[in-house]
Amino acid sequence: MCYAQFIENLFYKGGGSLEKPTIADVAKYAGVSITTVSRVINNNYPVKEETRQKVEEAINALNFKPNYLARSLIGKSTHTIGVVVPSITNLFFPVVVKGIEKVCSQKTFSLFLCDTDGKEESERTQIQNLLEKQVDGILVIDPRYENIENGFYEECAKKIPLVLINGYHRGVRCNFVLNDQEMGTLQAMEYLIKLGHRDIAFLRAKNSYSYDIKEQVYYETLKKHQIPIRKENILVIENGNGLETVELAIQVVQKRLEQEEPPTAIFACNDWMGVGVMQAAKRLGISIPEDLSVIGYDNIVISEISEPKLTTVDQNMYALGKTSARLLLDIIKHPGHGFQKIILDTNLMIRESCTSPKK
Amino acid sequence: MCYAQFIENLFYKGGGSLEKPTIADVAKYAGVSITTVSRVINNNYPVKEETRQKVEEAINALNFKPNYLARSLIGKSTHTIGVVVPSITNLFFPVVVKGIEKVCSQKTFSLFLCDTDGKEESERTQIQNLLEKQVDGILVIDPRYENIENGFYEECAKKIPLVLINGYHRGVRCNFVLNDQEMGTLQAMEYLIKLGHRDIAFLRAKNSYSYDIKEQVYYETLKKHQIPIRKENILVIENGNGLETVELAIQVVQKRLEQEEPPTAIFACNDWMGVGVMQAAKRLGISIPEDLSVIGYDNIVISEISEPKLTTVDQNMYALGKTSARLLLDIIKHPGHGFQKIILDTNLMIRESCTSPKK
DNA sequence: TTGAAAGCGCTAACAT
DNA sequence: ATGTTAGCGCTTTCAA
Repeated sequence: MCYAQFIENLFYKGGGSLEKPTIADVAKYAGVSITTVSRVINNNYPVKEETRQKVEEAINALNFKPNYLARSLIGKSTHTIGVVVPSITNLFFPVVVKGIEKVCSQKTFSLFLCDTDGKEESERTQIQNLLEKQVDGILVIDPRYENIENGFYEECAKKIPLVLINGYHRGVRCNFVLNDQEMGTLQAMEYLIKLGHRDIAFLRAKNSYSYDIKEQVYYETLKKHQIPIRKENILVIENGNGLETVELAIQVVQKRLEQEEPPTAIFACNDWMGVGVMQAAKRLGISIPEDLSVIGYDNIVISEISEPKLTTVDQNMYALGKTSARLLLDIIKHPGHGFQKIILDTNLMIRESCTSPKK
Repeated sequence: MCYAQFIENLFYKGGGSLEKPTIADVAKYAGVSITTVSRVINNNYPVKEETRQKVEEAINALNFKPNYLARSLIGKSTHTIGVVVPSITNLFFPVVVKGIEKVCSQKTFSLFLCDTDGKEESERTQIQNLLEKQVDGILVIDPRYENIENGFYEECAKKIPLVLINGYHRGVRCNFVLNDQEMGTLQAMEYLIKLGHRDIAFLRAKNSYSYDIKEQVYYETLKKHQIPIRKENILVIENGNGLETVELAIQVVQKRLEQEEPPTAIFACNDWMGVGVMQAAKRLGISIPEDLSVIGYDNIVISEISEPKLTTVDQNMYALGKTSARLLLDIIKHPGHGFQKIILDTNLMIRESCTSPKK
């Protein structure tokens, strides 16, 4: 059949080739004009039934597929969006991307994937590339704070539909979709306090707006419950994302647990750190949750397979992706409605790593 | 602000415009012909230094960016490839994708990401889409066996540079990049045997070519060492990939371990299952590796954060991605060199979950 | 209901 | 060294 088709092609192209057939080939084969072929493809103008048949036959015979490039060039749209992530291997982002993909493929949009390795400059050049490739819109997951603050994204947003996911700076005129980190942290803290904990450590990494927010809420919640804040309960590690995080967390937590008056619970700013806490405890023969409660954040897959299973805050990454994609496609379709900031709920995932402290 | 932009548009149209500038605008601004502008952009023909300056000024002044669509339409290439994955959330694939991304971005190729949810038909339609979008080549990670066997990919390979990653069928004319699963399994089995194990269970899921291969090697290795095969040591679960796998593995392994003469070691066909084995052991108070050795396969991130750390077979996903991408780009650049089958080495990652059996 | 022709933004012969 | 012109494959007026 492919051979037959090959021959057919040879025959037709009068000299022949395996080249992709164009709309002109179809027109010739069907004995109609190019315009008519276009009409049956797009089904946007009346065409006599008989003609349509002929054209459709030709299309099948030649196995014609319209060239998107040419279509797009005329100006409507490329039906393509760009998705920029700091690192696709991050365990966190693939779920968001999947949500985006789901919505896009439903609406027959394609998706350019760009990985920046978390570099501020790479983020900018990737966006430039996307612009040149004429994408209809751009989604940025965890944009670098600097690029939001320095006006880069505000500038972008003027040129092209743009949605920033999980990054924010007050006053920047841009579309945002965010998780409610204040709420998530509050849920976690209130839960621990309700269990009876009054000595809760806070484990974070350096330099992240996200951890700053959480630390803020940590203080506020303690204050609200008139629980004194102890400086030695603020545990800080260098790097918050990746394998080394676990090891770093183990070190710092182990040290803290060996001091006098160790905390009865630890709030970890993400699940990697949460796992680190568990392993530190294990090494010291401290059992979780009996002797120490741990709560994580993010609900990435590792929290579900740890032993015991880690209680954590779910950010519903999948919904985050879907919501953002929907917003973007909506903006593409109906431009110029001003900017939106959508804040998504978080959910406390109560599993096995927390309980009331021993008296 | 959107209003402001609206106004700005109104104002500008007909004198200048906020519309993207085209090469013609640049030419007019610089007082040269379109061709000359094209020449300085592409830097492929001699242009007087003075003229070049003028043009570059114009380009900057107008903030001109060439339109890739138009460029591509002329026929060279879109500088874009398609990457098809069963599921980007799979923990396995993001690393491969990252490797691909790395190579592509280095060569200024963009990458369309397509997620098929592992569906045979979706795989085909996604590929159709990619073809219509005029990608220069396609990479498929873990292609469905059916689509390889039924000739679909062989057909594709005639139309476009195509590389299949981690899927194979003898006799199919196509490019393949594979991990050496026979070798990996062999390494794992020999390791266990060398440690002194003679009662090794094999844990797999149903319906996968990959598990079939491994089972085959399992038998052969035992036979080679004259170790009798025990039927009750073949453990099969329903689903091999995802969270539920851990639970399923726990069930079946727990059951086996409670029988008489339990194995002293278990070969798990992937790391999810490996984790399941560990947790089953934990529930039964069997300690790893003292009472039971476990070996996994894949070396996904969870194997590194389990307690104890899981010994496993590394498939070097990242290299897999990079190699495949390089091969594809190479084929795109120099077409028609026949097909290749590249087989990558595996590495035994000896960590903490295996030791010699107690006498 | 159909076709001719202009043009999307760019490149590449072919002149000059 | 630079400009003129003819397309790339398609959509879309405008005419018939």
